[in-house]
Amino acid sequence: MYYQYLVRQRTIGQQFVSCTNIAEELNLVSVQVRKDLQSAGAVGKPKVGYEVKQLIGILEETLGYNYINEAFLVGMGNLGQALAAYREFEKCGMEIVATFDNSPLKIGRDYFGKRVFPLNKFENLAQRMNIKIGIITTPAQQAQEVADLMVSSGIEGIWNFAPIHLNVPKDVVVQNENLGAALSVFLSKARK
Amino acid sequence: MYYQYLVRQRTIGQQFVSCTNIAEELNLVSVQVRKDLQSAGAVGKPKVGYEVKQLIGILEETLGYNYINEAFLVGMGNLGQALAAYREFEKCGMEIVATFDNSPLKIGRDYFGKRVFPLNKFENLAQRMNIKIGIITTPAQQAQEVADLMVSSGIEGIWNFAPIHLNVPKDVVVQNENLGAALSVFLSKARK
DNA sequence: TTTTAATAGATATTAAATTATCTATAGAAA
DNA sequence: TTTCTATAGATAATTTAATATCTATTAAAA
Repeated sequence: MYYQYLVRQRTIGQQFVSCTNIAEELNLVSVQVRKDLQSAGAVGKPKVGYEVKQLIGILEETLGYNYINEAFLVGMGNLGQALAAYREFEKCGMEIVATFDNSPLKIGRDYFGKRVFPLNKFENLAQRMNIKIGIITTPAQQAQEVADLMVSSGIEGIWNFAPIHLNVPKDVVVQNENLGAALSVFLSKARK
Repeated sequence: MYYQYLVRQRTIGQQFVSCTNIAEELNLVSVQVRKDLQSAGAVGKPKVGYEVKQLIGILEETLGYNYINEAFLVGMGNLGQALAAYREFEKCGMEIVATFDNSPLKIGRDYFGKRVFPLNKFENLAQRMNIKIGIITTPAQQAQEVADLMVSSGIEGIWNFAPIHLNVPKDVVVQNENLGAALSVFLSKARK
């Protein structure tokens, strides 16, 4: 959030921002902003604030935007295609370099410049290309199976969009992006 | 998460579950599970646990799955199309009943049974159909403008997928689903 | 029938996150 | 130059969330 805001400020030629500015724009309180920026190692000047360009650099470093991780995506349904097309990820330190699906209609095709391979090529390619990040956008049913394949292929981090909890060894990081759960949270707020 | 797990348990014919079961499956601790279920009003029996079907009912009630909210979606790019196609939402209390875009290539077409209207039809349709939920899947640039349109059309809750903070009146609920930010969080965990 | 074990529910403790307050500093105004 | 003000940085207080512990209850085993 901070990063996106700062980039917009840079675009409009702003040189400095204060915590107060940021807090007002993002509906936060200034101490919260200061603490968050502090934790990234940002240093500001009293009466002036933080230098926008410098702060952006610090956040890019902290968030790891300077180093691009290559990722494999499995499940080229609508969501998989949307993620494959989403260019924003490359600014955030990740590039989807290949995608996988079992549908003969999709295998061999290119979506947004990304080739679709059959799932049985996953392990070999992942190991040869030293891929450590996997994205799962399959239906819930296939997700655990795909996760197992990813683990045995040397994947160390799984970004899971399937609405199911994955069981993986504890040294593999899983982050669930559960759209149904997110919707539930949203609706329960919106209905109040 | 609990709901999805319980539905799977029901599918395989499980009648009761204990906090310990759930915690083990979802990598939580049992007290956490008990507290969460308690907050939804669940009541269990010592030595037995919670009755699966009853617990599902309680969660459906708490999460509002029994009442379907109609929603309008703006921005029929890849992500918009993916959300429009995602049937899971209907189980979670929301149905996308119309979509909007300004591209002449998309207007009038049907995507997954959902008609695409030009944006200038939004206000009229929203008011006539009494729509209270809006989903934004436009690029960041257009998002604030769309949010303003939604607010003036009577929308009370905005589910925002554009990577930008929206300014809206304080009685309008906004939930941001920021994929870039989510990716940043994931990568910083996965890289450790 | 009595004992044991698993479990929910209640309470207490701890840890984490947030918010408030205080202090120092830099720049602008008097 | 001196005073004032906005601000970062530091510390303290508060609130919230998570975890641990204790108690009561139920079903099964002895």
